[in-house]
Amino acid sequence: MARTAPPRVLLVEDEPAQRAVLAYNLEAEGFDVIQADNGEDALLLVSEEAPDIIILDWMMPKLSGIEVCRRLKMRPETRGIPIIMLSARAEEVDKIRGLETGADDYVVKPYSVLELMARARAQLRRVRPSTAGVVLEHEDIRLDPESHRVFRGEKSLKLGPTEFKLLVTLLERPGRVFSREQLLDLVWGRDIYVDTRTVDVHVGRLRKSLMQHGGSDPVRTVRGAGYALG
Amino acid sequence: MARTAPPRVLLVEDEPAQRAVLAYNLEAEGFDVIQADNGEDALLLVSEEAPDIIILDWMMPKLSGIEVCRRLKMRPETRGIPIIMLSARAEEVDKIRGLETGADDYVVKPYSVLELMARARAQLRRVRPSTAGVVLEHEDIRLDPESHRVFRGEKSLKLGPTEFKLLVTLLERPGRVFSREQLLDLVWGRDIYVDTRTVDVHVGRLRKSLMQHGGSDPVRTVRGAGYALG
DNA sequence: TTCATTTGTTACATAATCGTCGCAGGACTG
DNA sequence: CAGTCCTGCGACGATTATGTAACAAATGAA
Repeated sequence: MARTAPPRVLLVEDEPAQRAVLAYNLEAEGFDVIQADNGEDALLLVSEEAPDIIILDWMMPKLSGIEVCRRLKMRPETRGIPIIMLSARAEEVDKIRGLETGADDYVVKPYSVLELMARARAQLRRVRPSTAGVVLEHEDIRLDPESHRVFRGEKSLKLGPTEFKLLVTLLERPGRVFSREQLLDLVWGRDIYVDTRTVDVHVGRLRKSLMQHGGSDPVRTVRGAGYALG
Repeated sequence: MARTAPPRVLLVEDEPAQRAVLAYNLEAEGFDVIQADNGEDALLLVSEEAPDIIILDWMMPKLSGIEVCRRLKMRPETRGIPIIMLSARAEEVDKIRGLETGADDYVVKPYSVLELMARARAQLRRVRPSTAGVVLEHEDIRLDPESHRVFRGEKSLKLGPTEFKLLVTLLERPGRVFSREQLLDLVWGRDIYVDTRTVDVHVGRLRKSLMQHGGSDPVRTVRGAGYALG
């Protein structure tokens, strides 16, 4: 995957253990991680480090995440930076929303790290034309998220909605093996109950769609583990 | 979400109450906890249970933590396991340091449980990069956990699920000898009953797979003890 | 050497996993 | 409203992996 400079994320969380876990995972995903354990430092670091995205815990000593969020969204030079808020309970999300802090997304603890990653990437794609306009590519497969179009070589392909999301997910990390459970999380959403075998069916459909004009099977089955691209 | 095996921590602390608190918290964090209340048991359990990390109290009857630490760091097969020493007062840390016991980190009582967790995780990340992004390597064998791919030199290898997990385990600590029981624990899971001889068969299969394109046998048999890589 | 023990290897029955098909229900469209 | 598309599920067969037993080879001790 051709990359520009790695995206910089400012991670604001006062609980050291949680921060460490997240930082570790974010770094493993190729993010440049800047850390802060309170709101005041966070505000300083935003100007100093110019992060591309902010992950912000709600509950923090001194300045709460809500307050930090509000202030950042007021300043014109920082209001474009997407903010993902972490909150401890689902009801709190409504509260935060009600306060109109302007956060771009909310994740409820305990969250799946994969989900948080996916949302962070989604936000980045949204605001960062370098990533947003860029088509996802792998070998001869091209996918333009904007126009919702998929090509294999020169031929245009027709995919169903689920096939499309599935391909986007796989395309975001070519080579990486996703378990059926992970794919259910990322493509279907965590709270939906569907049988894991359903993933198989859709992978099969995606395969057929990708090969409708010929070509080899780009999806790799890893027995006992899951699926990957290439 | 598919997990790798949970990290195993050997907790050595003679004071029951403190040990209970720590064990509880470690388990809540997803560690697999093995407990000992004296240094002798600790030394035994290290070989039997193959922990990923050791948390060691300084003051203990019989063998002190310092002595245990020194002995573990002398044996080549255990010296890679990170040790965190607990000591009662700050001045003692200097003393321990002066003794050059080789502990990897020190935490002063009374410590914050959260801090101890964070340090434990930090140590694990340091020595056990298996979880993300990092490629496990030993001599000409390369294994990428993320893409589930294995190479010997330039050639790609095809392994079955069990062979793969077995290789991951061995690769996480090249040179270390694992007993058949340990391998059953780590590869098959703690509560599965299978004959220990099954390990032999799978080691044989792994050998064949690793040598399918030629090359020498990288798995060493230690008669009466188990298997190791290199 | 000879013997007992441990380990390597093969074969085979069983079990688990995977790909695919068809169907019924739902959503959406014209 | 009819028609089309999509979805999730159950079922079936084909493939692959697994565990065990049996036997061969090796190792080490006496």
